[in-house]
Amino acid sequence: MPVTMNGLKTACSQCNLVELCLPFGMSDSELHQLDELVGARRKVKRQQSLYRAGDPFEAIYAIRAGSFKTDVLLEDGRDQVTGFQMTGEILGLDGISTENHSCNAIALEDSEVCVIPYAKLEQLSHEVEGLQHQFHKVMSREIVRDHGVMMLLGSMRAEERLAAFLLNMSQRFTARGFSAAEFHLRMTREEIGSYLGLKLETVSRAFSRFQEEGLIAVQQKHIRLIDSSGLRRLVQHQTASCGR
Amino acid sequence: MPVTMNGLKTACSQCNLVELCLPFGMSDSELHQLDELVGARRKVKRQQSLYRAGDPFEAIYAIRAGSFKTDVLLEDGRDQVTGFQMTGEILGLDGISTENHSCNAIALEDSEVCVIPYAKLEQLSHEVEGLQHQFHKVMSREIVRDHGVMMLLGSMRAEERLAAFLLNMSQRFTARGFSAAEFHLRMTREEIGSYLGLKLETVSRAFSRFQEEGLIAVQQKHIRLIDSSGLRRLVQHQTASCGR
DNA sequence: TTTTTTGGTTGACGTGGATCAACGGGCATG
DNA sequence: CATGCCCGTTGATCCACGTCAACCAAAAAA
Repeated sequence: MPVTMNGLKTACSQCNLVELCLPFGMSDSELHQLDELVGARRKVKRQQSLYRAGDPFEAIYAIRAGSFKTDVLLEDGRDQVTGFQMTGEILGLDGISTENHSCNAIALEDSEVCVIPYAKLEQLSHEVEGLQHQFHKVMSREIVRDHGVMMLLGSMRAEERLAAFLLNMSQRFTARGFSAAEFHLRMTREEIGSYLGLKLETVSRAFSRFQEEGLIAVQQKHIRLIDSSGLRRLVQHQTASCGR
Repeated sequence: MPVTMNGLKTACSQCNLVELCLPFGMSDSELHQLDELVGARRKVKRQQSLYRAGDPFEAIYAIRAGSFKTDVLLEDGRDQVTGFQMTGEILGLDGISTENHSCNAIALEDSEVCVIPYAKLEQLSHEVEGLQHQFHKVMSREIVRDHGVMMLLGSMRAEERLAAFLLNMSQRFTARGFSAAEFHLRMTREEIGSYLGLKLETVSRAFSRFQEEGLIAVQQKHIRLIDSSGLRRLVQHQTASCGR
């Protein structure tokens, strides 16, 4: 597993991702107390894993650059993408419960993460007022997000799922200072399908259909949202009837 | 909202649910430090809600008796059950992220919960070594569970989902000292269906099919597992082919 | 450059589960 | 006791999405 470690210390107080990351909302003085938090940085190349299911849990990770997917797999080979993560988001929370990771985290592009040793996080939580609460918020947000995905998988139709996915991506790109209307997806149709509980052909067809209807412009992984309120309408209502 | 509050203090150290609940794995001395944790007990009658989406978040809840479901709903009326909770399990974690609850928690039978004011939990986490870690584990376990549900909803077929559901219920009843093979479901077919992303008719048919095949005996909400390894096989493999 | 591989699109067809509908048993209520 | 409602079961039909297959463009490798 050829991964690169480098000893460069990264101070949260110097990082431009604070507003998206674990230290969000903490005071300046608290922020400086976090300079001990990050153990090291680690680069992960495209397609490589940051951790795999079964690996002993030692740290959580904050994405400094790049993006990841997480997936779980059954013995029979079926797998399911459980999430896509972007800069500032936290990976590895699944490992706390059993002291072993329960999913794989794989880089969708050459990426870099901050390694936050869990022991250090627990320790600093006692010292830095606000860190504990902030960490709880991050975990809670993940739970709420998961409920949203369950809603999507359990009660939405294919096109509604894809529309919801695109709007979610758009919103997260916006939060990172990128265009809300135009972005580049780092994952394949198959990965999107796995996340949305659909086959890649269905995802492809839905993309084509959105394009025909003038909702978006698709060019491979490059997406332009033309009528995002149309997409929003599609998620919430799907015209009439048909509410399965 | 006719709910009953009573001021009866409940000490975790006196509770026979410790092994299932938040204080699991904590030392005796730590346990006694938790006697401040539970603010009050609260009774919730069948069909009543413990909290609703949008309610301000103030506390998490440990189920002392009875059982609950949580669900989220879209504006258009569609709803999705996101989980069923039994004694010792923790409710309300979704509220931390935004300071408001994001789902409804509804009692499936007359129930009682321990109210754990979140502020007190945070405060005690600083004083009681181990509480913080235990709480993190509870949240992490919820995340892992959610991933399992996503797997179920995203890549399993109707009968596999129901088999997985039954095995999960069995395992949780076992952990509570009840029979692994015979139990009473507190939720309707429709609620099971909502949780599993299926219509109630499909759930009913799957039950009938399992009965025909001699895997289980069904009598309304009363279930007896006859061939649980058969169910397990069904979850993991579904004979051959057909891996959608 | 050509070749190969990988990812995406599109069409034809099949099917699992949704939908619609009828019916029946349990359980609560008067 | 009868009445009514909720819940579960079962059948017939439909359709959204999966499956299978051919093809093409882009990217990677040679």
